[in-house]
Amino acid sequence: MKWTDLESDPCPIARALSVVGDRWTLLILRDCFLGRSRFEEFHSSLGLTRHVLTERLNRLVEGGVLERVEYARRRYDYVLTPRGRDLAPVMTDLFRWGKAHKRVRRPGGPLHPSASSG
Amino acid sequence: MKWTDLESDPCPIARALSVVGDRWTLLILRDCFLGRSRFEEFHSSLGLTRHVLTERLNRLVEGGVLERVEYARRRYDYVLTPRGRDLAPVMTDLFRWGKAHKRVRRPGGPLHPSASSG
DNA sequence: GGCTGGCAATTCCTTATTGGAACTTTAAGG
DNA sequence: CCTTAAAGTTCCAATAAGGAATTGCCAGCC
Repeated sequence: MKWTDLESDPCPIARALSVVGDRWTLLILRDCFLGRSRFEEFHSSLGLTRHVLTERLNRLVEGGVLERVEYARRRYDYVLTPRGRDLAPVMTDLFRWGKAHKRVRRPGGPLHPSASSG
Repeated sequence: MKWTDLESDPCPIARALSVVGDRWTLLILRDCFLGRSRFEEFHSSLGLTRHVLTERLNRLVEGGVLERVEYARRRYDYVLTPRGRDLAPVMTDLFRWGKAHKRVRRPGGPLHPSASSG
């Protein structure tokens, strides 16, 4: 099977991943849920290349997850559709899982008082 | 930002995606939840290349999501760890979303991500 | 009217990842 | 010895991602 055949797979999980299973895509959607909606916002927030961002946004619009709304001449907002908002549970699950299982020790906040900060 | 920097991102969603946000990874995990555990099972089920499958399985083992258990001389089972089983909600959400929003008219019953002993 | 600057891409080129098939290793069976 | 089987490895071509510069359009400025 090729990745591009997933959209017609009998398994709903495979079909879902054919839309949101690519690199960056779920991260772009996270930004959408955080209220971001513009190309330059996504670009500066995520730091992916403009090329890939363009491709992902088009894909999400084609998949009915985002809608491209012109807010001024040639200026666009990418806003979540109802279908896109239905991905909220996936976001919160990933949030919970990452918080519980992928903790990161931030510089300046040692987890243990082991005296190794200098 | 580069994709590989996500593991130390302050956002839990980004850190989660640094482990499971690659192509094929969530699909491999779906297979795990369906009870599959062997290299050849994943390979024939998903049809991804052996090269990529090897890389993804190693990544999941390193991330503490799967455990590699030798069941015979040089034969291995890849089994979900508690941390991996905690991804079940993500699976069911993706299942529901794909079922609701990405319908496809094709023969074959839907697959349920609930085959692991819970 | 021409110059500057911001937004949303697009293009060009280099590097990294994927796809596809053949090959390797270890053990069982004939 | 030959074949089968599992779990990888290796090689090479195709595809995707990274990085920077360029395009097209409009607003503001002088």
